[in-house]
Amino acid sequence: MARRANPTPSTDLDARKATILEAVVAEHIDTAQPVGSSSVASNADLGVSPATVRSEMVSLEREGYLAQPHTSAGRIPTDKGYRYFVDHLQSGVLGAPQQHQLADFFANVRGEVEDVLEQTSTLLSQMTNYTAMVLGATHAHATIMSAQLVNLDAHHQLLVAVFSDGSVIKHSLNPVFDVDYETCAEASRQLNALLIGTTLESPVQVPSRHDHVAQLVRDAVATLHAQEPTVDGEQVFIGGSSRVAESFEGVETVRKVLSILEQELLVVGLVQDMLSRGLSVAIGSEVGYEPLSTCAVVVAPVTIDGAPAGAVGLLGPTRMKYQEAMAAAGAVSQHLARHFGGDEDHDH
Amino acid sequence: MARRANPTPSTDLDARKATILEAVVAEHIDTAQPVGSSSVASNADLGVSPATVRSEMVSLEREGYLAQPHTSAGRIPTDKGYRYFVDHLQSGVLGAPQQHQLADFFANVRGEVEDVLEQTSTLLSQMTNYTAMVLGATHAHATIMSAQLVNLDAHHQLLVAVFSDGSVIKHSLNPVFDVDYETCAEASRQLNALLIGTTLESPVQVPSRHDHVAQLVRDAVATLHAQEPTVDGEQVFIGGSSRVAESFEGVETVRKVLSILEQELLVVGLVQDMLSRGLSVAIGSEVGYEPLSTCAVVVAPVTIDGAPAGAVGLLGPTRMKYQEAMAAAGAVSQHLARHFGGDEDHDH
DNA sequence: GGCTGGCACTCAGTACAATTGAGTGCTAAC
DNA sequence: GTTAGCACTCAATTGTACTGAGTGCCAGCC
Repeated sequence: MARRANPTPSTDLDARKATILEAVVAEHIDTAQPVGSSSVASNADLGVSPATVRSEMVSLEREGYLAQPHTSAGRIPTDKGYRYFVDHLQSGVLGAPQQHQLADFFANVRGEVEDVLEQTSTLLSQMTNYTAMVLGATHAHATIMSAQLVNLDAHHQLLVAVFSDGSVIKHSLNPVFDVDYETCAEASRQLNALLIGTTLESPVQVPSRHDHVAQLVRDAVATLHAQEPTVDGEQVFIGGSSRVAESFEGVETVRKVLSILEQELLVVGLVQDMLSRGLSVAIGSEVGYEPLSTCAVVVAPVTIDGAPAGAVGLLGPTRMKYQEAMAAAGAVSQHLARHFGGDEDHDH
Repeated sequence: MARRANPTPSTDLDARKATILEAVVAEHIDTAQPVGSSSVASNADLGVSPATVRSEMVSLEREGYLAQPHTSAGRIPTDKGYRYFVDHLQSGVLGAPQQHQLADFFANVRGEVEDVLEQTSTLLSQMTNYTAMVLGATHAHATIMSAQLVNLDAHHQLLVAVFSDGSVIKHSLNPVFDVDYETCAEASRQLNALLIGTTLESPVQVPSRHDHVAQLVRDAVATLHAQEPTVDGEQVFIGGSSRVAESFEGVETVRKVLSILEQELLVVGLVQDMLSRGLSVAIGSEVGYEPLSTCAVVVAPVTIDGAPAGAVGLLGPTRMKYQEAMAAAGAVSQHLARHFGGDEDHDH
């Protein structure tokens, strides 16, 4: 199934060139070494001599699909070469043992959403040997089931909101005036009446009075609604960041990649950006962050009832095993969707 | 201030040997190279020739403080050598710019406890160039300010408990029987009456009736109390894991260390173990995990009103800058204690 | 007795040349 | 259009010699 969402639509190559390109990419992914004409000639079974392959490779290099580290070496794929390869990849299927592993995991996993996502990221990383990213759904569309104001002391209140998807937000308020137990309880009561059943996106009619209760309520609602526009609502779980050390050579690259992974907002942005561009694979420069120019990222959205509910992703070197990675990410995203979506038959 | 809590009390060395050992350690920390007799003779100002230094070094090597990578190289410290060095280190003071940075940070930081701790870990890591660990307090001693049961649907309830320290725990219940709104609300009311003002350690008199409300209440209390014994209550924030790539050479080491850092429970265990052994520095094998045998860990407890409230730590190579690291960890732990402890004059 | 200068010795690291071999580009013949 | 043949390139490997930092030991000195 050719996926054709690439930004620079690669002019289609004739059959032989395509075969050669794919052979080069496949072998380089496997061996991490430059690939020579002779091994292509023998492995890819076009009945053709190395010399012929060579002249085709020259042409592939001219067109920007391949590159040569130095004159007397084989070819390695460029980002464009990988892109062609990925676009013309038929989607693979997950190996049976991995399918079992997945099924097992989701059959037995318990606990809060966060824990499940966290563990999923570890699992996905173990399955693929790449670093895994799991984005939790934003609660933009979940309705509020409870909103409560807890009086910690005279000028510290904690706003705790519970959503229909089981997520909980807390936020502290520090009003300038003193708040006694009664005021807080009354504000809490009003908040509940005001917010239950709404989403973070619904407009809410806040009281315009000037008493302390009304001020508290206004403050709480504002805090809550202010939360959404920032990407803050998204949770990211990163599993197997130690894989970075295996995937890349050169301390400096490892450091750069790790330090990107530390910035969770950046990771969220990256994945969401890919999703919004309709990309399921970003290769090298396509990723959009210079320090990640030797990386490839595979993402798969998680969709529940047609609505986006998160995503899973994998980060590896450009010479990553795309087929496996895409299969794994896809399978995990489906399992997640089923796990959290068809929650009706949840504990069978 | 000699710190003498080391497990194998090092027999004291005579003044000259001590000076030499310290010079070797200091220089090796600085240069990462084996240190030769001549540079010690010229840098440490004991008016003595390299030859004399050499014979002392032989004896230091015999006693296990130094080691030689190969015959014709200088000496590097063993774990025991570092231990002696650390034990005889006078506690340093933080540099003025760093003190300012810290003061600035804590003067301006806002937001939830978790956010502050998270940011603190990043800050500490930036200050030292090592990986920082910040352990959040357990809420074992905080009293419950609110306990609420939210009815997500007929057999999914969410237990949300708010503690006096502003932390929130959530946990889902999946009773086998159907729960309607009223039952849930009643259980919630009873829970509140039962739990408010208690800590997770206080015994609680649960209702022994057999109706659904009582069952829910029992279930909720059990879930809540079951939580503590696991280290689950501790939160860890790890900042600057990318520093690992700089601190160690050898991909394999980097991978091992990173994969340890991924296991948060393990990190918590490690730090708490050190604290309980009264250690503020663990060197190499003292750390207690084989994969960390080339690491050193510096910890400083955070104490609020005399009670342990968390800890901060730094992880680096055995040749880490102990004085700086200890000073930074100490300063940060004190700032944290002041920030969360003397909360009275909080927003000045 | 402790310190030191002198000396022979060791050995990682470096530098350099020679060799190897994988792989290329080109061309002439099929 | 394909291919065999060939000269060429150049990273990687091997071998050799050299350097120099550092050692251990010892005889003489204070």
